[in-house]
Amino acid sequence: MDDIDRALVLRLQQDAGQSYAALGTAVGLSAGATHERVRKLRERGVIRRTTIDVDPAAVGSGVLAYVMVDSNAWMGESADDFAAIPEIQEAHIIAGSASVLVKVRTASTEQLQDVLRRLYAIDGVSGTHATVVLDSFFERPLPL
Amino acid sequence: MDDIDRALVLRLQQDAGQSYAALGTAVGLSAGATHERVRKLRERGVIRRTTIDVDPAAVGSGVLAYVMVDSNAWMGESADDFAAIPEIQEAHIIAGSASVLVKVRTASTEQLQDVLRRLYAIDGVSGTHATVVLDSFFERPLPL
DNA sequence: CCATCGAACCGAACAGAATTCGGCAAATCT
DNA sequence: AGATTTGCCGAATTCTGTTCGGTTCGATGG
Repeated sequence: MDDIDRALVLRLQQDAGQSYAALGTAVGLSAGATHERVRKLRERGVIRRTTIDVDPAAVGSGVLAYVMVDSNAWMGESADDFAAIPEIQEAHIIAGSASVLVKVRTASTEQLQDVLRRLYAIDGVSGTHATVVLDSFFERPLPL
Repeated sequence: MDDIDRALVLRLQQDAGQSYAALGTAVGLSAGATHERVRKLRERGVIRRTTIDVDPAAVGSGVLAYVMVDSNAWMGESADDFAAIPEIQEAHIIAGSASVLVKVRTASTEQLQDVLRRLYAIDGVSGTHATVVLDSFFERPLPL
């Protein structure tokens, strides 16, 4: 993981569709060497996969909310219960008064309410506190 | 935006590196037609870009935290101030007692503290409340 | 100190994919 | 109904991914 690797990751985050030749020129390598570097970055798990960045509003997920989930039991084994709710994009165990923090995207506030209902149905969940996002400043890739 | 488009977006989220031929076979189209569909999805902004999914821990961002930012002024024009802090991955205006919610990734809790310091330096910021993530259940693509 | 080994690179060759295009059929508009 | 647009197929063309032999360079150890 040297400077060249970091430069490659950075550039691939910005555009994973460019050719290895272009990528190589940008970092000062041949296409072949670039290909080999990227292959190893995948192998090591630094690069998990190549994907697309989708506009949430365009696919019916215009409402974004974060929900603090309170519980009266250990939630460490409940990952599957949260994963079973497709509108949940992220779920994390947190330190603090609440136990779990989830990121939810829905088409409407009515659907958000329905997600809250399904959250309450999870074993151990004793309460929720939803924070609706009014406007997103930005969502961007990791720093390097 | 019909069922085929949705299927394409779904599959591209899972693997943006596959060939148009494979993608086409999966949805019942030729490579050429698939290419054209995807081109239009980009054109319409449904697909914003193709990128890579990077392991945060592998690039020195093993600590994840969400920070509620309180303010004593309208924060609607402060996007650039937040964007100037590279460790901030997301920033949103929210409804509720706090004004802004930011997602922060750092290499250590010391660096997290430093980010909080820089947040306080932003004009109008009157307080912060950080929630450290102990363990992430999952972070996944949008539902369709 | 020098021989050996391995890692990383280059440049070229080959295989495979992206991209373009003519022709056709179905849907849409007039 | 006629005209127009849209979306598709399949093949041709061009560009890219991927592989490979040969070379350099630094580390290893005899």
